[in-house]
Amino acid sequence: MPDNLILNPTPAENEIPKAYNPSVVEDKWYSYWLKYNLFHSEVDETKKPYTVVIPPPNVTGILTMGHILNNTIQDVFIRMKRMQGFNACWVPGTDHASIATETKVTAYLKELGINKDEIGRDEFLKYCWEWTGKYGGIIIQQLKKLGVSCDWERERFTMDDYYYKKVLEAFVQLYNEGKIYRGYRMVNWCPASKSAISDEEVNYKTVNGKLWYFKYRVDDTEEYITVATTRPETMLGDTGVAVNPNDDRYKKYIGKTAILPISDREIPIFADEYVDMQFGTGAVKVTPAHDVNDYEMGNRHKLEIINIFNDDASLNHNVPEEFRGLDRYEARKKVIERLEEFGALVKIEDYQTKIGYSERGGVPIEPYLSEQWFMKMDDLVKPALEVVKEGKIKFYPDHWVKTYEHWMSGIRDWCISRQLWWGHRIPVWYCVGDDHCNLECKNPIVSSTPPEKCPHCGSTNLKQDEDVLDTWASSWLWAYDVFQTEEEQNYYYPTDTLVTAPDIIFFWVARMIMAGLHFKKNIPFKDVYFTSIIRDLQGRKMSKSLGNSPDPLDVISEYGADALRFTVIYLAPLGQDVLFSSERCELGRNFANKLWNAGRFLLMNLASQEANTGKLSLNENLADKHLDFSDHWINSRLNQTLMNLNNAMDNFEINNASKFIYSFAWNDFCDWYIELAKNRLYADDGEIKSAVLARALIVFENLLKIVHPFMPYITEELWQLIKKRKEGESISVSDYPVLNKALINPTAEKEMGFVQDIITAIRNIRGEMNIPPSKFITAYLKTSNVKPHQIEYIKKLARVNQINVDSNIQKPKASASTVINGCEIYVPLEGLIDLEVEKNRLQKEISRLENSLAGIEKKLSNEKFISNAAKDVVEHEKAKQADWKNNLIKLNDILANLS
RNA sequence: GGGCUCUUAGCUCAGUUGGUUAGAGCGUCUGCUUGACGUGCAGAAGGUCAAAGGUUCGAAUCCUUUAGAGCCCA
Repeated sequence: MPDNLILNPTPAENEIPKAYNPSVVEDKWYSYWLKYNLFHSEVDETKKPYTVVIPPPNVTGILTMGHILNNTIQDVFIRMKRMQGFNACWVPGTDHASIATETKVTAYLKELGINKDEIGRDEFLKYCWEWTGKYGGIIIQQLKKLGVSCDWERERFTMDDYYYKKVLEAFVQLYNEGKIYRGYRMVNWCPASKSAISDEEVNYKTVNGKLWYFKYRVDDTEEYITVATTRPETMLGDTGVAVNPNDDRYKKYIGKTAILPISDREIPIFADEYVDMQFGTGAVKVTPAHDVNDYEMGNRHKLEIINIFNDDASLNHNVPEEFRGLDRYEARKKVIERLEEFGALVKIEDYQTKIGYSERGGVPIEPYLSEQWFMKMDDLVKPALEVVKEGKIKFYPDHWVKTYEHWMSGIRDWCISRQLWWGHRIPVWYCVGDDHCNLECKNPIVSSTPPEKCPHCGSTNLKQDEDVLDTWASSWLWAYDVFQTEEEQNYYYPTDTLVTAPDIIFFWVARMIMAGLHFKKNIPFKDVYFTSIIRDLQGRKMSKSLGNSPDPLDVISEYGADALRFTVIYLAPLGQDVLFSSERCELGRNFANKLWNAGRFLLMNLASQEANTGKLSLNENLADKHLDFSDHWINSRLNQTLMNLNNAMDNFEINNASKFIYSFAWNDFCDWYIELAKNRLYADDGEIKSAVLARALIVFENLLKIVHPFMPYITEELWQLIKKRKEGESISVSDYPVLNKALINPTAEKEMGFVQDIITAIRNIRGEMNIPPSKFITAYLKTSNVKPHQIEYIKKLARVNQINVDSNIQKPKASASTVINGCEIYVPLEGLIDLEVEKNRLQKEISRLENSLAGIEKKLSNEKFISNAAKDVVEHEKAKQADWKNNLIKLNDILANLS
C-alpha cells in the first residue's frame, strides 16, 4: 500500500477539459521520460534482463504502418517487462540498406547530372554519407512520436565503425573455416542495380506472355527442327538444341548440327533426359549463359557458353552488329522480325509464365554468369533448424515453423557479394603483383584489416575486392553486435523477444539464428513474434505506388499516438492480416477519451471533497473500509482481468490482451463500478465518500498501469494528475499490478451478476414500453433474494424511485413483467402499458425459453448423455433445466393473467 | 506443382483442451443534454458458424471431400 495520497493541488474542475487532447500531452511526457533517462539500461547482475533488438529500418526510409504495428508491439512487451521489474533493454537502430540507399543516391546524382562511375567510389560514398546524414534521422524521430521506449543511448547503425569491423571479422572467420568461397556461377542478376542478388530477393510473378516457335535448319538436310521459347532474344546466345533421348520424333537428328539463323552458327543437336517431351515441340534451344537449366545441360554436354548481355541487360559484342547495345526487350522485337523475314518463325502462342523480378530494382532478373562470393549453408543450417524444431526458439504463430523448416531444408549457397559501393566492402585483397609474384599470389588475401603487403611476394601493390556484402550478411549479427563489450553480450544475449514481419523470416530471422549459433554458440532470441500485414480496407497491401497508405504521422496528429497504438493492436490478431484505415483509430481515440473522462470524474470528486473537508490528503487507509459487494466485485474483475491478461501475454496474444483491458475499463469499471459508486459518493457520510473515492482511485491507478504499455501518454498524464508525484517519477517505471487470485470472488460476481440482470431487465422494459429516462417508475420484485443494500443500486441505475420486495407480492394490475433467475419483476404502468406490446414481449421470451428447454430436455432424456458426459456437465445442464422451467412457468402464468 | 492459412451478424473479427441461449467493435434502428464522457448513455434488431459427409451422447470446434479467398516456395 503506498503512502497517503497527496492531493494534486492543481486540477480544479474547470481546468480539466471534457475531451482528451493528445497533442498537448504527448511531447511533454516524451521529453520527461528522456530527461530522466527512464529507458536506459545498464548491466546489473542483480536484475534479470529483458532484451529486445529492433528490426532496424532502412536508414533513409520513412515510417510506415508496418513499423507502427511492429514497434508498438515491441513497446508493449518492453514497457510491461520494465514495470514488472526486469532490466528492460530495447536497442534501436537503423540498417544501411545497401541496394535501396545506393539506388536513391544514384538517382539523386543523376538528377544533378553526375554519373556514379565517373566520380568514383570514394566520392560516391561521400554522397551516400551525406544522404544518410540528411535523411537518416527522420525515421528515428518518427518512432519517437509513437512513444516507443527505446534506449536511445544505444542507437546503432550497421555502418558504425564497431559494427562494420564485426561484419568483416565474421567474414574472415567464415572464410578461414572454409565456409566462404569465390566462384564463377550463374546468379540472379538485377540489371537495374547492376548487381547480383540472392535467391530470396527474387519475386516470381505470373505474367501473360507468349511462346514463340522457331525452326532451325538441320545441317546437310532440307529438314528443320522447331523449338519453342519464351525468350526469343536469347537465341543469339544459343549453342545447342536438346531433345529427349526417348523422343522418336527427333532420334534421327541426334548428333547432327543445326544452323542458328541470324548468327549463322552451327550448333549441336543432342539428347538429354532433362528435356520435357510434352513442352512445346519437345525440342528446346539451349542458351547456357542465360538459363540455369541450360547452363547445367551445357556443362553436361560441354557446350560453348556465349554471354550476350552487358551488366544492364543490353546486348554486347557477342551478337551481330545490328543488335549490339539494344535493350533485351528491344532485341526481342528485332529478333522476331528477323526470324520472320527468314521464314523461321513458325507460330506464336499465348502462354502464362512466371518471371522473376528483382525485389529492389523492380525489373525482371537475368540469370547471369559472374564471379561472386558464396557462403556455404549446410553446416550453418543444421543447428539453426534444430533449435526451432526442438522449440528452443518459439515462433508465434507457430505455423511459421513449417515454412521455416521447408525453406531451411531446400536452401542453396548464399550469394553474399553485391556489385555496389554502399555497404561493407568485402575484406579481400588481390596481389596485383610485380616481378616477384609466384603462384600463391593468386590466392586472395582475406583480412579484417587492410594488409600492408602480399604475404607471398611482399608486393605492396594490392587491390581490394570491389564488391560489398549483402545487407543481410551484416544485419545477421544484429542480435549481439549491437552490444559492444563482452560483459554486455554475456548479460543481454540471448535476447528475449524478436518482433518482426513474416516477409523477412528467411532474409533475417533464419540468418540471425545461424549467426547466433555459429558465432555465439547460443540462440539469438527465445521467442519470435511475427506481426500481421497491414492492408487497406480492400485488402490490398499498403504501398507507395498505390497511395493507399496513410502517413502515420498524420494519423498521430489527428487521433493521437495512443489511439493509433491501441487501434492497431486491437485490430491485429496474431497471424492475421489487418484491414486498416485511419478512421478506425476512432476506436482508440474513443477509448482514450473514456479513460480521460473516468479520470476527470474521479478528479472532480477529489477536488470537491478537498473543498468540503479542507483536507489536503485523502486517507488511503479508508480504502479498506465500508466495503460492499460492488467493491468485492470490482476487485474480482480486476484480478480476473489480470489473470486473463497475463495468460494472453504469455501466449503472445497481444490483441486479446488489449481486449481484456478494454472491456474491464469500459464495461466493468466505467459502466458499472463508477455508476454504482455514485450512490455512495453523493451520500452524506463523509467517511464513506472518502473510502469509496480512495478505493476507486486505487482501482483506477491499477487500470492505468495495465493500459500504460499500450497507451503510454494518456496513462502517464492521468497517473500524474490523480496523485502528487515526485519529480522524475513515472508510471513507466512504477510497479505493475500483481495478480491476487484470492480476490477473484465468485460470490461477489454472482451477486453482482444478479443485480446487473435485474437492472438490465427493468431497462429493457423501459425501452420496450417507451418510458423516457426522465420518468421515474415503481417496481415490484417477487423474491426473497434481493438484499436491501442492492436495492439502492437498482433504483439508481434503473431509474426507479420505489421498489417493493416481497416473496409473496401480488402482481399489480396493468404492469409489464419479466422473470430473472426466478425473480419476478413487475413494473406497473397504469395508462402507459400497451397490452399488445407486453403480450408480444412475453411471448417472445417464452418461445425463446421453450426452444432452449426443448434442446436441454432432449439432451437430458438421452441415456447415453447421462452415462457418457462428465458429471459436472450433467449437473450443470440439470440446474439450467430447473431454472428455465421455473422461469417459464412464471412467464406463462403472467401471460395468462395479463390484463 | 508443393506447402501454409482463411471462410462465424451488413463490415472487421473473437470463440482456449468438443458441452453457455455462439460474442465484441463498427454500422443500423429506437429513446436520451440522467450533475465524467454525444469521442457519450440506455435499449433493440441482425447469424441453419462456406457446402456435403463422417466420428461422437453432443461439433462453429475433430476427420474427409468439395467450393471460394489469400500467402509462401519452386
